[in-house]
Amino acid sequence: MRLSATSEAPAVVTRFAPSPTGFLHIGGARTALFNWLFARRHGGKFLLRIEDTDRARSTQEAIDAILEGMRWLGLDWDGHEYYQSQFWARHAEVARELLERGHAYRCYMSAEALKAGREKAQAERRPYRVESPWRERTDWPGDSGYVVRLKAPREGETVIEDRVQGRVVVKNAELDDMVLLRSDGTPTYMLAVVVDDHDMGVTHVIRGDDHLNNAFRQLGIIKAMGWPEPVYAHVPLIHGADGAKMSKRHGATGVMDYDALGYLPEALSNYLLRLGWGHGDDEIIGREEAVRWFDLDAVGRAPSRFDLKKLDNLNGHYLREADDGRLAGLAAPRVAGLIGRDLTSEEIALLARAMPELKPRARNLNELAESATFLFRARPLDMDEKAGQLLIGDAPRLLARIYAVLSVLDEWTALATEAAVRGVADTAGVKLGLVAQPLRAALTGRATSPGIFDVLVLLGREESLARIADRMEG
RNA sequence: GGCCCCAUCGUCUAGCGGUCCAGGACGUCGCCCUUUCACGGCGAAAACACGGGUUCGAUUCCCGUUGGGGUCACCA
Repeated sequence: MRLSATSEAPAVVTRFAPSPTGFLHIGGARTALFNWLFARRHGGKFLLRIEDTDRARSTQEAIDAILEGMRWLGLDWDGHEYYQSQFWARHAEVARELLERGHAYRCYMSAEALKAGREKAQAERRPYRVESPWRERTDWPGDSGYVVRLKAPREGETVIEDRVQGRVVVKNAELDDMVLLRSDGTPTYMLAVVVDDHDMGVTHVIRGDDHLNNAFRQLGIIKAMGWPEPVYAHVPLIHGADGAKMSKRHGATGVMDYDALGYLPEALSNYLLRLGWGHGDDEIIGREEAVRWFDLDAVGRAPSRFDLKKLDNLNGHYLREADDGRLAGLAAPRVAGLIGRDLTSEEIALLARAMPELKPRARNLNELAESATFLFRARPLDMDEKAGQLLIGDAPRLLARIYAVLSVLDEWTALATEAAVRGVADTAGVKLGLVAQPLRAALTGRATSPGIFDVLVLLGREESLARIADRMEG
């Protein structure tokens, strides 16, 4: 019982508690983000706890993947990460205390008996609740072959004032005596979360909606132990386009999948934040503003569907806003993968110089990389189909005339090359497009590219003229 | 099926009894800009699930229906 305001404990302690059975899921990333924002907003602490209670399914690779995802999103946690498995002794101790105080009991029911009861209930189409004959007994037949169950109250009701879901009430008769300690003595998740959250001083439990039902059971342990109840906030899950809980069949579900797809962490972060939360008409919300504005009360109660198109749009925005050098660094390995060799530092510098022309045209880093390959491909350039079409007919002749005027230019600038090329179009009596398109094909091997005069400058005089010569008449 | 949650344009949302014949964003469709593709600018179509109440007045409050979702382990 803490009555003084001079306590050293922060007023807000949140945590993210993933189980390491896979990568960082997009939904998990959002709850992590909300926890992080809430803690930062209130000057509190954000803790990370790996729920590796299920040792068979927990792997180091998964732990690393989750940490990687957190770092990628810029969600730093306070202190070291906690591992639930390290606290088994403490969990067992709490179970023992509950046992001693009569809030829990040893249940010797066999797995078969449990199963039979469940099946019987199923057949009779009535709800199943464990009715252990051991609930009120203390004549324990032995020191093995039992589980420890919470002796949950049967009367009355349990109320949660959820910061997102509002007041939720469940009749205690609906809750059953959950297992606290398995027959091998290991703690169950239900026990472990509650004990760890308490021991870590967690004040606000912000997590997925799918845990709302668990909260009532967990409250049973908290009350039995006489611990302070945390503030709960159960945020709705993220759904796929079909309205069902987001899963593999909806496409990419891992945070790092989005990295691979060419999304920027700040774009994904902004998108996730706006999914189920809003601040007026604001759409583009950076970290700083997010910390300033985030509020649990504004989190919606309805699940929201993941919309890749909107993410694309946001990503395009952040791409355009991003530093050219940073983008060149991010795009370089992707370009290398496309052209089959690494880029030199000079080429990476060229990539950075091309960025102002490249980035407004891309929605993600992969598109960006693809659009940059023309800068680095060896002559003679391979043409894609549309580019090939642009080089038939009058094109070789026009290219020869372009070559003629460009090769004598004093100054190799966008302005100068434009004047020269326009001159060719005028003399030939054709629209600029008729000249520019074959030129584009010759220079880039594609029918689309950045502005053709910028391309000329980026490529430089020598390379440009050589590429034109490759395709012109004569 | 029991229990719990939810319900505004296709999608994300604003709205917290009258300012709403409902605002923004994405997407879609036009137009403009233009050497291509983008970017950018302008504009259009597009929603309060339904039925009862409460109220002078409901998108906003209550109940029900329908529809969606979550959850029911010695998994987490």
